[in-house]
Amino acid sequence: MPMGAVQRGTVSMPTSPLLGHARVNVRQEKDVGQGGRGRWGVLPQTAQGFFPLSMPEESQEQPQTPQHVSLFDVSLPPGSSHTWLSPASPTASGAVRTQTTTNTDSPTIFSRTSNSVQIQTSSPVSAGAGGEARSTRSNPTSALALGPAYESDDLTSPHDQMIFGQDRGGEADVRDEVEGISPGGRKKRVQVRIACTHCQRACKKCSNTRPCERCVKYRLDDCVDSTRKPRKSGVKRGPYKRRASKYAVTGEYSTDPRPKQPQISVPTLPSHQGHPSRLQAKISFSDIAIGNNAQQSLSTGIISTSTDVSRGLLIHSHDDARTAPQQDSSFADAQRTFSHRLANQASAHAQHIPTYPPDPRFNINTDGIVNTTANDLTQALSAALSGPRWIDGQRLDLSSSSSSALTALGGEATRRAEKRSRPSPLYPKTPTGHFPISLRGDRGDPFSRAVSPIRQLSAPGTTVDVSTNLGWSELGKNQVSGLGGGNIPPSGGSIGGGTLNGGKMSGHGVIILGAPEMFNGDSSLAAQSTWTGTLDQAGHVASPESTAIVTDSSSVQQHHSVNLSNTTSKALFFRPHHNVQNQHSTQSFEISSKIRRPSLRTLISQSNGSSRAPSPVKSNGNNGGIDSPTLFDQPMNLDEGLEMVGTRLHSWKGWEDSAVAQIQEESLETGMVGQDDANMRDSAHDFMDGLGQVGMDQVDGSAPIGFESLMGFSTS
DNA sequence: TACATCGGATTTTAAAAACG
DNA sequence: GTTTTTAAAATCCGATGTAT
Ligand SMILES: [Zn+2]
Ligand SMILES: [Zn+2]
Repeated sequence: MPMGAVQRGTVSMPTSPLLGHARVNVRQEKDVGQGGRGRWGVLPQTAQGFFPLSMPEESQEQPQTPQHVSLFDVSLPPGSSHTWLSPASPTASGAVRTQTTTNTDSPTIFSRTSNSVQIQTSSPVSAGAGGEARSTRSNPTSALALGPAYESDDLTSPHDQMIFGQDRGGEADVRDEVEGISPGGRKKRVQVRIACTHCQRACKKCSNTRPCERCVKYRLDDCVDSTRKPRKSGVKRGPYKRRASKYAVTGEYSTDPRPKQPQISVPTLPSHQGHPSRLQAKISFSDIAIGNNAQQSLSTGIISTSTDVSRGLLIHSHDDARTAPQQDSSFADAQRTFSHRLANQASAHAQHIPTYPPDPRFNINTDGIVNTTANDLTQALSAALSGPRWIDGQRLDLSSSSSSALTALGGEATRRAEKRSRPSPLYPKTPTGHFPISLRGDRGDPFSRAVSPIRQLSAPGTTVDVSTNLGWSELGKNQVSGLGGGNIPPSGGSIGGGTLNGGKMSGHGVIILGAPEMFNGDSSLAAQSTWTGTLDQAGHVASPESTAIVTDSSSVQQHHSVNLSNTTSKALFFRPHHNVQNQHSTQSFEISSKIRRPSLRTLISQSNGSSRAPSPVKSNGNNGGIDSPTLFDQPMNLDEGLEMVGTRLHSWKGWEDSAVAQIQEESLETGMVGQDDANMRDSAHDFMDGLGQVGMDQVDGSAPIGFESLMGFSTS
């Protein structure tokens, strides 16, 4: 919407093949009744549809260069002449006359005299004194009857013309080459780069002059350029149609001795832009026996050839870049004809057509190892959640419910849509059905198992406020066993019987504790309510060898903080309002008493990239470092109930059968489509909530810790 | 008939993706 | 860094309403 203008009409055109196709169908009906503003292929049905009543100056001074130059482009031999029949002017009662000269009573005409097209304009039919040139309302029916006229057998309808062009080896629609003239015989609409504010508001044609023509005409002041709203950025789009690469897969040489019919990747009928005659075909030859003449004709015709690309044959045709996968029966017929002829000219060999949509891309190093970063995964997931979906090679637009888009068409459109769902060699079926494993972090999600909920709470050197973050710490000299072992003050005995009510011990220097309740009711601990360690005036640990245990927060609150820098001990665990055993440490960890798996989605979520504790890293044990508290180095035993996942993947029925509607329904059901990310929660978020740390600042007052650092991703 | 308004077709433009 | 693909944003056609 132009800034400052009222929104109305189309906001954006869907480029989904499905939707595009649907809309064409719908409009075709409408156009019959209302007169033609259809796309190419739908013939303009009013005189104006073909012949603009006035020729805007821009069209003369800055002709539009066609964006896509067709291989079909062929110059018309000098001497040949083309004349289009002009529709009668609306006042001429439907009489049809051949226009070859300027006629003041006629609208614009196009005539071809040599290999160029001359565009002649004449005075608008009803351009009375003043007023913008606009149509007299014409009778749609008679307008339809007029339609586009082509001279004798030179051209038939645009549609046939396309087929013709192929059959004739590339003699394409010459008009297509003429700048600004569309295949339907209609002049390409020319727009100014930016309209003035007046014209913009009025939705009327502006000019490049200032004041613009319209403002001059209506004596409007302050004719100034409007401003364009900056396009929003950061919107992920998902994979693009893979473009033809020089190194594109040109088919490994087939070892299959059986002769194969060459397969043409089916060019498609343009849905809304472009033109059939822009169909292009590229063929690579090498060991294909083909006569010089044939090659010659091919290379000068519709097909560009080369002989150096590959063994085997690649027939890779594609239409205008903007067209989308669609099929039309008559067009498909033409394609079959086309491919058949090619088949007769060149014995076919192996060919390979890259699949579409493209496969995910990965960074693959020289060892063939796939490097997938968290960012890669994030992007992939983002695209999967918000980007377009591909169903059997059809790109579905999520912004408008694809399933309803299908059903809303009704009748003919639906039938066509169903027809299109036929499998094609280019567009493999999309497997459907319930995916046999969960990716949501719950039971059955194998991915989430790689990460421990234990996290490093803060980076070395940070100062932790003990007064509000009490907890346990432990000197890690010995393998902790039951929190006894002489390491635990005050008595060196066990605490809570050594098992800490579900707390766990592991590795040197790491203390993992369970719920705070573990000390409740433990008389021996409760008695130790005084701090026996030494803190300096600032609350820092002054006596590294001291140990202390406190069983309630009040006894510790007088000590403000523990400086974790420049110490050599192994670990510190603390948790708000829990008991603390203070220990100088360079590392600190915390763990939930309840271990839950984060979902894959959480694992790959984007971090804010700052103020994160570094990811835990497993040391080699020789440098005095501390082993990662993650479970990466632990055996990945499948949970009970997960053992069969692998088997289920292989035997998944969905690989075989397919039902587009089903997968659509399922994706809607599971909320994996179109759901606001911010509202998606999973077990990992709950887990963090349980810790009381989610969304909160770190205990040292720095920015919140991202899930990524918690989960072991370090993107720095 | 002039012109305001509207729906939406068509074009332009630039961000994202692909490529080299 | 360059090219191509996409889709947001803009232009403005042509139908329609309405005041004159
Ligand atoms: Zn203007
Ligand atoms: Zn102006």
